Amino acid sequence: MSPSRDPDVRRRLLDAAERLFYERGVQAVGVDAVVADAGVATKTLYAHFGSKNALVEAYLRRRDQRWLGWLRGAVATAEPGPGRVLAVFDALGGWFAEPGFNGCAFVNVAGELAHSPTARAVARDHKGALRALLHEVAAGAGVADQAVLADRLMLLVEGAIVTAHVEGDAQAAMRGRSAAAALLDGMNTAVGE
Amino acid sequence: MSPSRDPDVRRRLLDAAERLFYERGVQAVGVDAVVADAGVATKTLYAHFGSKNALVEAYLRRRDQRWLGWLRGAVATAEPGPGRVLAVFDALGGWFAEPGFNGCAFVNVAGELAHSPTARAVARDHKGALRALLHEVAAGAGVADQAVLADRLMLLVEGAIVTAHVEGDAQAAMRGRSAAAALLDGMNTAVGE
DNA sequence: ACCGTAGGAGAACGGTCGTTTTCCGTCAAG
DNA sequence: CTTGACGGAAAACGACCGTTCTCCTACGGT
Repeated sequence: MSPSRDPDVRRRLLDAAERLFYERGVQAVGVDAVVADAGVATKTLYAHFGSKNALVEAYLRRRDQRWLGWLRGAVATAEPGPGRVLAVFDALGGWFAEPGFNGCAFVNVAGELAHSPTARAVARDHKGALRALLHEVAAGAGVADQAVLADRLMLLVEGAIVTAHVEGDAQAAMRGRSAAAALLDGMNTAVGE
Repeated sequence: MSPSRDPDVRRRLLDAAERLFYERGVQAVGVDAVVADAGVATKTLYAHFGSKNALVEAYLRRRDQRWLGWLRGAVATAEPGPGRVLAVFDALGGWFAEPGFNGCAFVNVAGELAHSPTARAVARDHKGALRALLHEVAAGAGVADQAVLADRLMLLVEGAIVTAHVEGDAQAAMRGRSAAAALLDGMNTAVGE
C-alpha cells in the first residue's frame, strides 16, 4: 500500500490537528503529537502548512465550515417557521451529549491565544457567520423584529454552549430551547396575518 | 524601605499573576514574567505557592471571590425587586467597557487547561456560585417559577460575556438586559399579589 | 532505466519553560 | 553579636517546544 498522495496526507494532518487541538487545547499539543497521530513525518507537516500557526488556522477554518454546515443542515430538517428556532437547540443538545464535546473551539482559542490576531479574527468571523445563520432562522419565525430575536437567540446559544462546557451540563440545550420558546411567545404578537 | 513582609509579597505575586494570566492566558505567561512583574525573586514564588499550578489556582480562587463580590455589590445597589435582574446586565455593561476586559477568566482557563482537573473544578465552582447569585436575584423578581428564570438568566449572562469577548461588542450587555426584560414580562403573570 | 518528487524516520538546533540551587544582603529575636 | 528566617539576583538543570536538516525508500512520468 503505497500512494498516500497529497490530499490524503493533508487531510490526515488536519484530522489529527482537530482531534488533538480541540480536545486538549492548542498550546498543550505539540507538533510531535500531531504528526504522530497523523502518522506522518514532521517534515511533511511543514511542507504542507509551513508553521504550527498556519496549521492552527487551517484547522479553525475547516472546523468553522463544518460546524456551521452541520447546524445549517440540522435546522433545514425542521419545517420552515418558528420550529426552526427550536431545532437549533435540539441540535445543540445532540452536540453537547457527544463524548468528545469540549465547548466551542473558537471561544476556547479566543481565550487561549488572546494575543493572536489571526485566532481572534477566525473566532470573530465564525461568530459572525453563526449570527447570520440565526438571523435567517429568526427571519422565518414570523415575529415583528427579526433582528432583536436573532440577537437574543445568539445570547442563548452562546450561553448554552459555555454552560454545557464549563458546568458539564448537557441539559443547558433544553433550557435554552425553553427560553427561546418563551421569547417567541412574547414576540409573535405582530405580523400574525 | 525594608520590610515587604509576607502578606505584601504574596499579594504582589497574586496581583501580577492575575494581570498577566487574565490578559495573556495562563500557558502564554511564564513564571519569569510573573516574578518580574511582581518585583520578587523566583525562589520567593516557590516559597509561597510551591508550583505554577498552585499559583494559578490561588489566582482563580481570589478572582472568583472578588468578581462575585463585585457583582453582588452591584446588584445590591438596585431596589429589591425585578430591577435587580436588570442591574445584573447594567453591571456587565460596565465590565465589558473596561479597557482590560478579556472575557470570563474561568471560561478561558476551562478551554485552555482542558485536562487540568483543578482548573475545571474551580471554573465549575465559580459558575455554581454565579448560578446561586442569579437564583437569589430571580427569587426577588416576583415571578412564578424562580428556578426557571434563574436558568434563563444564567444563559443570557454567559452568552453576553462570551459575545462581548469574542465579538468585541460591549453592547451585548444591553441586548441581554432587553432579553431579560422580555422574559420577565412573559413570566410575571403569576404571584401578582 | 532514470530522475524528480513526496514522504517516513529521526537527529539536531536554538530557545523557552518550570523548578531548583547557590550566593548574598538584611532585619528581628535571643 | 550571633543566629536564623526571609527575600533578591542569577545561574543551572532537565525537559520540551517549534523548526530545520540529513538520510533513506518508493513511486510516477519520460
